[in-house]
Amino acid sequence: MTEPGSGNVRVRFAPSPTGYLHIGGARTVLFNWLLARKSGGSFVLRIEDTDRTRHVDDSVQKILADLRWLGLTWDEGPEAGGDVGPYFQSERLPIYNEYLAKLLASGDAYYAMETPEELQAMREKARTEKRVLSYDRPNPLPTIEQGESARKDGRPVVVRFKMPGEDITVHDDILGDVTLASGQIEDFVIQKSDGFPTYHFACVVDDELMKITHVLRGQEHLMNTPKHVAMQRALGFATFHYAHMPVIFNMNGSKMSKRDKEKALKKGEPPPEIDVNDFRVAGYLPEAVVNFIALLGWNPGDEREHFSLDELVKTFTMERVGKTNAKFDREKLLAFNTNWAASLDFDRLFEAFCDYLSVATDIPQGVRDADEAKLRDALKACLGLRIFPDVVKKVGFVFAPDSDTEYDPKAVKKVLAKNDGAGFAMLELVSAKLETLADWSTSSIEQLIKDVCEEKEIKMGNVAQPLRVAVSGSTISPAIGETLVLLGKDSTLARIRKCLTIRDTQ
RNA sequence: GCCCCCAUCGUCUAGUGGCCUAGGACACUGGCUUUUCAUGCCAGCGACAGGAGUUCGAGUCUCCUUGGGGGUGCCA
Repeated sequence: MTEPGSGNVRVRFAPSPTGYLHIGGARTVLFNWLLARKSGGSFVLRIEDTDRTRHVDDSVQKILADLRWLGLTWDEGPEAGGDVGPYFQSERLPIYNEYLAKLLASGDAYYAMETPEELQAMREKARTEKRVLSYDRPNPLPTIEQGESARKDGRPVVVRFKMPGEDITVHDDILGDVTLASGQIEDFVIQKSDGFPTYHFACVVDDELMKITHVLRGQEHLMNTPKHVAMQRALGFATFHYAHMPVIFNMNGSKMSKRDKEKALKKGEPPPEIDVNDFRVAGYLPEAVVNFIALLGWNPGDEREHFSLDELVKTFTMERVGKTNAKFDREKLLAFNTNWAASLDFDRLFEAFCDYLSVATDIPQGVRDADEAKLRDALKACLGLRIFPDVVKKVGFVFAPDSDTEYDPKAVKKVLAKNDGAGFAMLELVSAKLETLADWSTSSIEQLIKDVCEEKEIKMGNVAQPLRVAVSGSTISPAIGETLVLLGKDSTLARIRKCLTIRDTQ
């Protein structure tokens, strides 16, 4: 495959607007994007909206948002413009018709008038007869006049490409040469009865007109390539570089599909993340997602695993893209996320956290409304986090009204009520001292606790844990000094008082 | 069914005929650190799908078998 220095590399990602960007699609974009950035070429985004029945409103905006979240910018396409637009296939119908007329005129394509029912019957017949091709090319072929008049009469008319009767060998930059014997591909539809081109046709015309030099796509397209090459030859187009990447599966070997979410929901399980947006909403860092999917099918050849987008641009080469299908290991992604959360500079981490708060659906109002400075401190207190929901779990109580504190019975029993209420007694003792503490800072609070420990000859946990349960209701919170500072003196004392009132109910 | 692609630890992978006693990462197990939850640190477990060749020598090359995946749409 062409590498840096060769110049003029143009790649494209061509999603159809049927929903959010799938995580597998994200990897396809990433590799295309890397190829473009690496070679100083251009990355083109083209919207393949030729199927009006599957079109989902808003999905273009969603896909653009997903790409932006990942940091994968496009040079040409929606909102960016470019010299070879329009970049929506639905706006290119006259262009397709022009090339369609050429194919019709040269006899490389012909009108066909079978109904869907007839085609279905042909397929079944071919199956019972164990024939490879189900579509029988009509003999003689309908003339252009017949096709056009049938269309005028309102009958369903499509245009089919006449597959040449010769073997087609495609060079794939990942897989090597792939040869498909003649007679393995039937005459396929290139224009639907609604006048829209099919994917195969639009894609071939657009890639040529948009001067694409490298097509890097999923392996599910491998068998389409000979069709595309046949059309390129008929149209006098050049054939460029093709590369087909391995597919990404679930850990159990099934396809990662939107259906997985519905299935899990039905079983009462949390839905797995499938689309890029799912990972965003679930509180993953885009850095971690990018890093992880980059390593699904590519590796640097040494033992490095931690890569930012910039580092990937420097390191990525097509030679190191593998051929084997990969399973999506969510545990490993979580580990990557943990690493990234630890290595990102704090401003960036906070920015990502705010993004999470703005898109996640189950953020408590108190956290949503929290002021920035306090939120920053709260996040800082949670370093070591694996994923953003951990933060809300750990410090969410700080942002709730004092009166909302709910005490986990288990925590109360274990930490406060046990040993004749030793924890409650400790609370009384410590709250009195805290009340007189002038400097409400992490260091002085911790010093105060240490002093108590020394005085009473007890361990930190004997003091910190009762305090933790008293102010949070549970045994989970940041370090106790940071927790109390986040809360402030008034809330701390109020919550301890409230906690002491439950002693009598024990 | 037919066509095409693929094949190293549970998972992602390194390995391009001798550097392989098969390396790393995640997970797992055990230990350490620790005021909770996390984090962090150390150690251990763990793979060349099977069979024929080629070669002085094969995880690496060839063939077969098996297994997995993709395609076989007026979806992309």
